[in-house]
Amino acid sequence: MGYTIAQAAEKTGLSEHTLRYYEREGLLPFVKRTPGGIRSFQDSDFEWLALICCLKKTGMQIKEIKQFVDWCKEGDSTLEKRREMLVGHREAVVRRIADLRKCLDNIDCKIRCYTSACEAGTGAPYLCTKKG
Amino acid sequence: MGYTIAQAAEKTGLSEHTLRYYEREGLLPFVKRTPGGIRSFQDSDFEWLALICCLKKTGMQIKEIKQFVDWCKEGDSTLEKRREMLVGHREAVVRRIADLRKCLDNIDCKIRCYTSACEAGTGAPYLCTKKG
DNA sequence: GATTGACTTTGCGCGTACTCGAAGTATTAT
DNA sequence: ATAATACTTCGAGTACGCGCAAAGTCAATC
Repeated sequence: MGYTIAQAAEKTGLSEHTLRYYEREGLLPFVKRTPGGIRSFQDSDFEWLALICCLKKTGMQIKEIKQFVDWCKEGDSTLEKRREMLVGHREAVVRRIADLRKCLDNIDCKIRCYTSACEAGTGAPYLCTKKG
Repeated sequence: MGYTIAQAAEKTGLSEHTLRYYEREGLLPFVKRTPGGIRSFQDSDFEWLALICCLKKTGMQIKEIKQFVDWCKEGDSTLEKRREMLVGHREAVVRRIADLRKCLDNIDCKIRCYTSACEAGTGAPYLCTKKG
């Protein structure tokens, strides 16, 4: 027995629409069907979905994920390529996190400015964009 | 003298398209024009742009940023609201960074699997989605 | 004063990645 | 058997832009 699309949506947090969309785009070539044509997600499929979600959430495009999936289907000859793609993506995620951290510092500084301004009851919006 | 849109694009790293789009959406109500109708960005404008970029890069939607800008135009009576918005957004950014970190751990684990698989010359794609 | 050429303006359309809804049919559980 | 769920297909909408074209602006030559 497998999971229906509704159960898979529940389990992954994705919508049924999105799951069908991902399948249509070639990201889920492994999902089995019942003789009647109904999708039957297996336990092992959720590991794949977890990776796909992980790549997606960290900003990888559908096209790139599809490339990765296509390479997987090709077999061991593409192991190196796949590894390189993951390493490259890892760097991108690290840069993104660093960027977010920097932005967070700016936001924190702005919040301090607003805290002072709120106490004073007035404050120039141009104030304090960089230094705390 | 101010900066043309091309110079502003250069200085901010945004495209001219994006700058015009932001203005159209009400994010840049302060940008002056020459008598001929050409945009003239002032030095002070770039501080605003820096904040807008910061909010945008951390995932705030155009609509929300517009709300913030509209509140700024209303004056000191909206100081509290603006501060609350920034604080709320700050939490969201913190959550996002934590989420990215978790994804990064998964990717790192996957890379380790691929490194082993590459050495062995073979590897199951289902392998190791969570534990290292 | 007119022309040249670089730059800007507006506006429409395209693209990605969903997201939603409805129609009309098939499948499945009770 | 009937109700609930799933299927595909279609179309439309949203967010955040990019690309291009036609027209307008501006400063400097000729």
